[in-house]
Amino acid sequence: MKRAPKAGVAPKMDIRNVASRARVSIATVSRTINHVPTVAPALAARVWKAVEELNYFPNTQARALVSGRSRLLGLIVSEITNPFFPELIQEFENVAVERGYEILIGSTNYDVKKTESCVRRMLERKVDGVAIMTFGIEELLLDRFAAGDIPTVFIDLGPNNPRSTTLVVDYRQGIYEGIQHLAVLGHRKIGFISGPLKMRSAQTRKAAFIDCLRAIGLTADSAWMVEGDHTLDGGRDAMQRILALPEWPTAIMCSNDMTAIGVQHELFEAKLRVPDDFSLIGFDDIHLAEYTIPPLTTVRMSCKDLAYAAVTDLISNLDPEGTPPPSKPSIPTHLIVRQTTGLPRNALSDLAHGKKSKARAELAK
Amino acid sequence: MKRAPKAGVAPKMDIRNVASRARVSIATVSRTINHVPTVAPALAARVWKAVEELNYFPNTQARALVSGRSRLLGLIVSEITNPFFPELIQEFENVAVERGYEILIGSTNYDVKKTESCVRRMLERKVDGVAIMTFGIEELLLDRFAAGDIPTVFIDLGPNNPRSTTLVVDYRQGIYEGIQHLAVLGHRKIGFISGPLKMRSAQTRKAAFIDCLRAIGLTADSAWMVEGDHTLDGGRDAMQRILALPEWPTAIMCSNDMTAIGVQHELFEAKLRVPDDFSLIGFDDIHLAEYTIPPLTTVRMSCKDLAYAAVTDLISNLDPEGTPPPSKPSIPTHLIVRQTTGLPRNALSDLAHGKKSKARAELAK
DNA sequence: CAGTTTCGTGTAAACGTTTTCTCGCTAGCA
DNA sequence: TGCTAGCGAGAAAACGTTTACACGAAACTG
Repeated sequence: MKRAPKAGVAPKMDIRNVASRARVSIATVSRTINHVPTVAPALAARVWKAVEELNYFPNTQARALVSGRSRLLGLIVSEITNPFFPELIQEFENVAVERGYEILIGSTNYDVKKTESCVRRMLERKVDGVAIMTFGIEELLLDRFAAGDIPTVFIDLGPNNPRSTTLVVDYRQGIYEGIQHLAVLGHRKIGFISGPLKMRSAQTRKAAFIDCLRAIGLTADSAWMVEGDHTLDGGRDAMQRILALPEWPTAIMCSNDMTAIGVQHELFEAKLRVPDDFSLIGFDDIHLAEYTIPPLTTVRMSCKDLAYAAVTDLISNLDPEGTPPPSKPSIPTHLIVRQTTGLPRNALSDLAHGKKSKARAELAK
Repeated sequence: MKRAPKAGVAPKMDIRNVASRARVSIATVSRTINHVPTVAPALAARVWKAVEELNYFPNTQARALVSGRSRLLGLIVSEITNPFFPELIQEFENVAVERGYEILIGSTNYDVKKTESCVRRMLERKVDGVAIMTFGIEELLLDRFAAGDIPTVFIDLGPNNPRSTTLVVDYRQGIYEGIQHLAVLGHRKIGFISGPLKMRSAQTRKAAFIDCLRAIGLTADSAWMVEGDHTLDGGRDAMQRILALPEWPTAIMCSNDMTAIGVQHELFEAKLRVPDDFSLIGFDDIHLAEYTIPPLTTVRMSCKDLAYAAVTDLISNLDPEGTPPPSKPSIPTHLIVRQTTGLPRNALSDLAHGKKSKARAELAK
């Protein structure tokens, strides 16, 4: 018999090579590498040795084909270029890999066609489950996954399919903290830039905003609630629209950080200052938020928590007999105060110059 | 015979169902859906009709298993949370999908262990090819892919394996434009924050910087060339180190935009102003660069071009007989001037206060 | 010590495709 | 009309696994 072939040249290593080299059957090899406990230690050792020497690794496709499980988890996000999602993806992947799964990423870009192809790919690749983190997906998708009897996790909204769970995020807490923070500073006129309202979750956040405002004794002025689209450009445009209004709010709350950064930029272009002219609060607390100029006050939603909850739910739903979704605490949110919030501009100019009239005139304009 | 079952309930549709419904053999179904031209139109029509009615789609795994081709392209990036990469991923995916491929993403996070597992996954999932866009990957990986005889595309550096091509980026052009721009403004003292120097490509960019400096008649002061790590935090830290120096440069060039944003932040914290106190140039031109405060002057490297070149190379290398890598122009780069570059701070104070002599002295040195 | 479990291993049948090979039919040519 | 090509379609063999099943040996039980 020849010496062990150099590892790495790898002329099509399959389970049979391993079996013959370890002088066992392929079934034993399979059982060994799958950690079936009934394999005799002596044989297992031989198998592992052979695996090592031939540096064999199983063919995922064959494995999936016969076992019916791909060990692949789909993750559908809105837009991969929005930094929140890469952070989420990373956390999601960490948790998934830890549990022995890999992930397949799909980005819808808010486009129906792209979304369709995304779903199709997930179905074709036979994902074992899919997390839909797109903060609003057309209903039709649910059906597709339900039809394939694939477990799903949704965020905020979701079908009442037994194979599907929905994660609930406690938007209210963070938004409430934000509004209270603004109120304490003296703000009474607070605007809101939402996500695309065709998304249910954008509506949820907006509703939470309105409720919190009310809880604190203020009412929402609908002129100051404008629709954005969760992008930099959208934030910029939304702020332009607010600046075109006859009366300005003194603070703006945004439904995500990218929007807030867009707003900051627009304010910079308009030679207005943050927080002197406008206070600003974002949402998500992406890593970048700490680095904006000035650093962004924002509501943190832990994507670590989100990812963990999503993967856990998915996997527990995989084995139909398994433990039913283990309790479901809502994902918490809370305010991170940085430097984009301050006293409202009239208060400030009052303090600085004592010239009330000028400020009033400006405001009236 | 029953009516067509409602599409969507899908009780395990396989090729046999289609075959029997179309009253042909499974071979004919296979040929039809793979567009083999020898199928008689009449039969093909029946097949398509059945496919439609049963809404059948082929099992990717079975297909891959027998054909030996997964129609999967690996894409390994440094760090998915660096916004440059999501932009690249998006473009890459667009091109890949257009050509009928899907992508599997791996993020190394500059971590050997993660990189290993990344490669392993790619190998296990039997990617048809892999693009290594990590701007510096440990050499061991090359061998792994070479061993599997998998086509690869590298950036900047690469092995001289026939199955592997390397994309060359014309860093010099953009960096030269940047330095020239600074020189015209009057800058003579230009610092550079590189990527992690253990990466070959970080070295490449640094070398390009030094060369360009020389080409313009300046020499690089090694004290002003500090090592960063392509992250926000790294940029911040690097700038801290520069600020601790006895003498400061008047302009800083960064080897990517995230670094530049970190620098901007540090300058903000130190109450220094951009571009009045420091001019700043980034690299990559991520979308965010337009939104920093002030907007970042940067060198654009089109990730669209990069993605297109990578996918094209990969696919042309897939069919061994196919056209050999079709010409290889280098990826161009060029300067985008925004608002982080201006006159150097002494020039500025000269203009403001009319102190020429001091500036001259400074310049002569 | 015979009979019955228990246990560990091997044999073989799936899994859903692609693809080679074969075969029957039609058409072309002599 | 008879023979050969050519062509389209079906039968069957892969692809590399997992897993149900069978089977022999060892370990109990009575």
